[in-house]
This record gives sequence, structure tokens and C-alpha cells, in this order.
Amino acid sequence: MNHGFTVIADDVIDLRKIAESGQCFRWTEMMGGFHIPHREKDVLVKQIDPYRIWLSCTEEEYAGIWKSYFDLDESYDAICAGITREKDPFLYEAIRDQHGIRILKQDFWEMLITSIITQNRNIPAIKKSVMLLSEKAGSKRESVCGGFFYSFPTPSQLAHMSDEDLSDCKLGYRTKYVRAAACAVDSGNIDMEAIRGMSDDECERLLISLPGVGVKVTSCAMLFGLHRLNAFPIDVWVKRILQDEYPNGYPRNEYSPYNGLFQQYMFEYYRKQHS
DNA sequence: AGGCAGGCTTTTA
DNA sequence: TAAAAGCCTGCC
Repeated sequence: MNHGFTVIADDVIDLRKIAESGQCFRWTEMMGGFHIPHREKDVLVKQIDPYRIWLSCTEEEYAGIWKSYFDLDESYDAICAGITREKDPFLYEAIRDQHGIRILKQDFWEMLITSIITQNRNIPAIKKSVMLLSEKAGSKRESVCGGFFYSFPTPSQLAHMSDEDLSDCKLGYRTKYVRAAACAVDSGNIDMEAIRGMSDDECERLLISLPGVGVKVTSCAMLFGLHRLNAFPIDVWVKRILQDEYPNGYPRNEYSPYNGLFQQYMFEYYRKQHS
């Protein structure tokens, strides 16, 4: 591939850290970079140096799609500048260690379903189910790497999967939750576009009304799918962090509206050390 | 009323 | 065999 476009970012950007951060489950490492599907498009991205990435697309497509996907209009360095070693040594070290991570602006629908699938499972198992779902119900597309990839199934595609195909995706007891969410959106019962205009509280109330969608799944869908950076997923790891590192309380009010971003640094930093 | 234990599918380590 | 980016149900 001799074409493509190289970006010089304002912040350090670290593709491998993003790939391992547990927010994206369909990145595939290949050809010296990562193949990334997003909605009906895909791209191959390679790390050149800490500030530069190469993308297999044109500059126009980068500006129209991938710049936003990587949230490169936002300066994470500026947001994190207020966290000092003196005030919060754990978060400070987490940010230093996980420097280069981004909160990707992924597709809301895909993140809602993916978040449902994550419950009670580890990352390799989540990846397997999400890839199986895409292969069985998504649309086959030509890949920029040659060959093909599968888009994530639309609400309609998912709602109309056969029981057999759906159960082949190894979703276990989550199968009925995934189906219910697909039917709710496909039937128009839940309006994904209307949710975008809602306040965080309204949005949480609506999502949590879906079966199998609790507080944690809702916060993941909001953080990774709607880019609500204050959504704060408290899972088993974050629970341990709050207990171990913040016995006197975590200053959540002080970290508004970036609780979700800071959570992402802490989550991977802590998980890496304790697993 | 609200907090808690147990169960749930399947994979991973 | 236990634990895994949890949630639901039933019990007290």
C-alpha cells in the first residue's frame, strides 16, 4: 500500500494500548498494524512513532471519519494536566503508565450490544462472541487489507437472526438480552438517535430499562458509544481499585466531567498489575 | 424497602 | 475448578 495518510497528533497516541484497553473488541493485529472496522468502513492503522500514525485511507476520509473515531480533536494531555502526583498518586501513575490511550468514538449500537456481552466474561471470550456475531449476521465487505471483513450487525440484522445462528455465538444466558435489545431498537420502541439528545440521567434511565442492562452496562454504552466522558463504569476491577487505592473515598465530584476517561487509565493500569 | 445470596452460559487460565 | 468489563430473581 503506497497511498495512505500520516497523522501527527497533538497528544501521544498508542495503538497497542488502545487495542488492549478493553474498549474495542474487533481490532485485528495484522500487516504491522491494526485492522479496524467501524460502521460500514474499515482502515489499517500503523504506529510510526509516539505522535504519528499512518492510516490506509485518504486525507479526506481521515478528516471525515477516523479523526473523530480516535477523538483527536480533544487534548487528553490538557485534561490530565490537573492530576498531580501530590493530589492523587495512583491516578497520576496510571495516567503516566497508560499515556497514549484514547476513548474511541465507536458506534453506539455496537457498544450497547458489546457491553451486554461483556458481563461475567473475560476479554478473549468477549472478542470471540462479537466476531462471531459479525460473521453470522453482519454484512460482508471488501477489506482494505485484501480479503473481506464483516460489519457489525444492524438492529434489523440482529433481530432477524435465527435462534440457531444466535446461539452459535456463545452468548450463553446473555442471548435473550441481546435479542431483546435488537428487537426494541428494530421495532422503533427505543430510538437510538433520540438518546443522543438526552441528558446523562435520562439516557441512563432509558438504557437501564432494557433487560440484562444494569448500571455497569449502561455506563459502558454511554462512555464508549456516546462519548459521555463522565460515565463511570464500576466493574469488578474498579471496585477493587476503589477499595485498595481509595480507602478514604474517591473524589468523583472533583473529577467530573471526566470520570470515565480517568477510569480508563486506572482500569488498565491496575488490571495489568493484578492479572 | 432495600440489601444480599445464588444462579446463569460459556470460555479461559 | 474458579473466575470472568454483571444482572435478575427471590428471600428476609
